[in-house]
Amino acid sequence: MPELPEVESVRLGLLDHVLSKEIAKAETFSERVTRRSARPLNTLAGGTLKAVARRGKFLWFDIAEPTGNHSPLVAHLGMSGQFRVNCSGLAHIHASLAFTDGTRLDFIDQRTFGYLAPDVYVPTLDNAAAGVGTEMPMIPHLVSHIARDLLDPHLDPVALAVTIVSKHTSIKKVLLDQAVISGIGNIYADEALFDAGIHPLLPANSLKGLEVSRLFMSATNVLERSLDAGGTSFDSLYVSVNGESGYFERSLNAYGRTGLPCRTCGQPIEQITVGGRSTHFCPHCQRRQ
DNA sequence: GCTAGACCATG
DNA sequence: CATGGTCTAGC
Repeated sequence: MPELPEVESVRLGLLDHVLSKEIAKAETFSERVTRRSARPLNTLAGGTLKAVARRGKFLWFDIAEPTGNHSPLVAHLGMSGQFRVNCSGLAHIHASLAFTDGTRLDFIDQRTFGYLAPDVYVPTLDNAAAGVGTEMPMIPHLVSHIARDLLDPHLDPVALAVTIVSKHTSIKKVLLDQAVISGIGNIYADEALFDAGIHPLLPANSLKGLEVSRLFMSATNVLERSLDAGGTSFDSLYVSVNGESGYFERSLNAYGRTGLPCRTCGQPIEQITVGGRSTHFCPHCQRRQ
């Protein structure tokens, strides 16, 4: 379940393996992997990979075509997507980019929620760089509806706070809304709310300014801590993150700890459903109201 | 504008 | 049969 920290680890790993390489051949082995794309992957042949950028959980490769035009190749890992270099014989390889230097980048995805999509650039709304890893104020069309994430230097925290407080739904749902704030998935949403001491069912529009800034701080810390951990456990042989393994090494305080004692107060962690998602919280440290 | 369903493979 | 991220369709 790659969320922002995992996707950023993948981006950093990809830099070593694909930067300034030229695509000799791009092929797909299942139609589904390019379902979000208007054109087939093999149209990328001849392009050179100039950058690997990220916003939230979305990645894109900036590709310079032989004509000099730049266009993005968008990649979303879904729940189980991985990139690997020169992997052969593994199951669930849905696509691969072969480079002129003889190396190959393979896209593997067991649950097939992920995808690759050659796309077009559109200008960013604020004319600032589109995300981490790029200076271009241009964003792939498929990513243009995704909000900036908490680790984006061009995030406007005041505007974000205003948006959050305008929502008439639970704060947990708002945290998961990628059009409001990106990069946070079910696991880090629970962790951020626990850290901030905020009940997941609290209406977003009932939060005080102080609570919103505390939540920003908590969520940012949770993402950064995880990014540090992911960076160290990252295996550079594979440009990938094993979707599940990383979480076992991380110290989770709420997610998946149903019935276990809260690490702060000892009360059992409760599990409820919010917006169809399993939600874990401490009934004492995260009081309603 | 917000919610519920669809899409998948695995345990 | 629940899970999880995102898009789509519905109210």
